[in-house]
Amino acid sequence: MYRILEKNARKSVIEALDSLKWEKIRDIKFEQPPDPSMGDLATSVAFQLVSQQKSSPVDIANQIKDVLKVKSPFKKVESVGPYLNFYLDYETFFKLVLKSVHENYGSLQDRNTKVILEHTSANPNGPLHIGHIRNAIIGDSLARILRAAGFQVETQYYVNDMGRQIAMIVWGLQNLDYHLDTDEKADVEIGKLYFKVNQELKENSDVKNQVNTILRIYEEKNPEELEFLFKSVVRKCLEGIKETSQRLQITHDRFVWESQFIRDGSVDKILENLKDHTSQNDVLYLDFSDYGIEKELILTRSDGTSLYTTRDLAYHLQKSEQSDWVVDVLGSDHKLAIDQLKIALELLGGKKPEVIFYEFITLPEGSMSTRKGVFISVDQLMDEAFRRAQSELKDRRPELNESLSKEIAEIIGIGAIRYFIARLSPEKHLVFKWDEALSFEKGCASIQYAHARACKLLEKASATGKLSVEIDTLDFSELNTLEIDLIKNIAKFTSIVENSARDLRVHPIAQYAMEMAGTFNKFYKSVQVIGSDKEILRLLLVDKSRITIKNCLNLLGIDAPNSM
RNA sequence: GCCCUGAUAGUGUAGUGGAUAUCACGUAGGAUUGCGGAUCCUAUUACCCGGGUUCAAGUCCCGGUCAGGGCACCA
Repeated sequence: MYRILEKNARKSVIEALDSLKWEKIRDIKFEQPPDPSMGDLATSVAFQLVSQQKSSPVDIANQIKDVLKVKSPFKKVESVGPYLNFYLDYETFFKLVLKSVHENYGSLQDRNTKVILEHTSANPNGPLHIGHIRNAIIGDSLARILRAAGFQVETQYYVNDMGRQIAMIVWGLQNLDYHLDTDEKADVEIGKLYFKVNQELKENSDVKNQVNTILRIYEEKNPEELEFLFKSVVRKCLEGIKETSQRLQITHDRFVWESQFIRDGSVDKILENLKDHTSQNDVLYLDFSDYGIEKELILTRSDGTSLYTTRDLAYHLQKSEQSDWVVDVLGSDHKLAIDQLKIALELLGGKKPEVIFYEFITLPEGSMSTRKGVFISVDQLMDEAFRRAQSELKDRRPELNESLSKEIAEIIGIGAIRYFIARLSPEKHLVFKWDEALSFEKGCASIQYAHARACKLLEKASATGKLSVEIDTLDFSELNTLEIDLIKNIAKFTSIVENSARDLRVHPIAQYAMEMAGTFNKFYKSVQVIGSDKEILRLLLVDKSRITIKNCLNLLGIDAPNSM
């Protein structure tokens, strides 16, 4: 709604400038006035005209104000110093807003644009740990936001099934006396085995050669039994990862295995197509010194096998061909590699990906490592979140039955985790602390609580029948500031969605959800709904708030319980 | 050494070059016979340092400081 307001106001300003016969300004800026008494939308366009008009911004603002004609739902414009402040006609505006909020409020028009969004893509050499969830949560939330914003999104998990790590696990299965415990999750067991192989590798340098041999045979000859071993390790591990992801409400539309790009010849084709640019000594490589990157990109090892980046290049080319827009979520440690990949992709005529980088989550004692067996798994984190939510719930709602209590505790626990990650801008380094990550007492739970409150209130008022009124028949003339704040906040949602999608940013959604809950709670606290003479109108506000909070949380993959 | 990020109240954090810098936690007080107190109100405290660009800098540029990451025939 605010996007529309801005467009509306911009048009008025342009017409005013035309009538003054002044030159056009290419980018008229709008902002929120600091105080509602200063209007609902403001522009500082007068500043931008200073050099052109050679006059003071205050005079300019006044001159514009004199000729500017506002359009509905605005009712007037004032000049305050150098600013032009637009005032809404609340009655018109509020009716407009409330009419626009339906059950899937926040979903924008289809853009007929296909996006392939790659996220998570953790190596299948162990369970997901809390370093991975930043990728998964940002990626999954982004997918939801982009879908809401009208994009057709396909999420992909790139499966690294032929890297050295997997070869090491295969070596372990062949050479170590280690039996995977079938009672335990397979990803956990594979993680343990991977750790053991790394220990072995430290003690015995010959292991490295043996792993190399496995890798070479797998890539070149691909004998059946070896392929089976590789694939079953990866498949098993992936099953565990999927199980974990699903509990976090994270799904992927497609799993793309990197080995496919070796087997179908696309890596060879790429090497052929890059022939004019590559150099060869021991290895085949691309020299990027002309592009300002000192580090060359190595495409094949001296034994002729491919590297991760080579296969990734083929993968990106495929994504580029199958979509209009390629988006990757990657840890900032991939920055150099992606710069190189982008250049190579350009040489091959593919689209460059848009990359969301995030900084690492570390433990207070240092960084996590599957190799060293130092990590907190996502399963552990979710179990702990559940446990804490459940004990909180026992105190607050002792009357709840076991199964409902479990269901709600799960929703609160998962919400706490997802919110904790989603609320942060990705370029911030994060040191993981249990109490901060799971502080649902005052975090996401307060948003969920606002939603539950709204649901309860509507239920108590047996509102369903009362909400089918014609909005135009309601009296909006004497609203208090809490009601006004609430409607204005609801109105912001669509522009928040649109901007978040455009900027590929998740945290504004999280921030908005908190604001929306806060505004609703203030309203709830001091405005009586049931039994008041404006009951219908207020029930309507409660219902629209409920929808907005719910849909907003859903964009973050967080459920909004009706009761908690 | 070179490259990339980050630095905002006690803590964590938001902030498209624009008016009085956001939100949460913490701390100290306070509120409510109402629709659920996982609530609300009040107080508290901040833009790392030094230059520059601009009518206007937390935001842009240059130089420092501190922190994280990268600079593999790893992924």
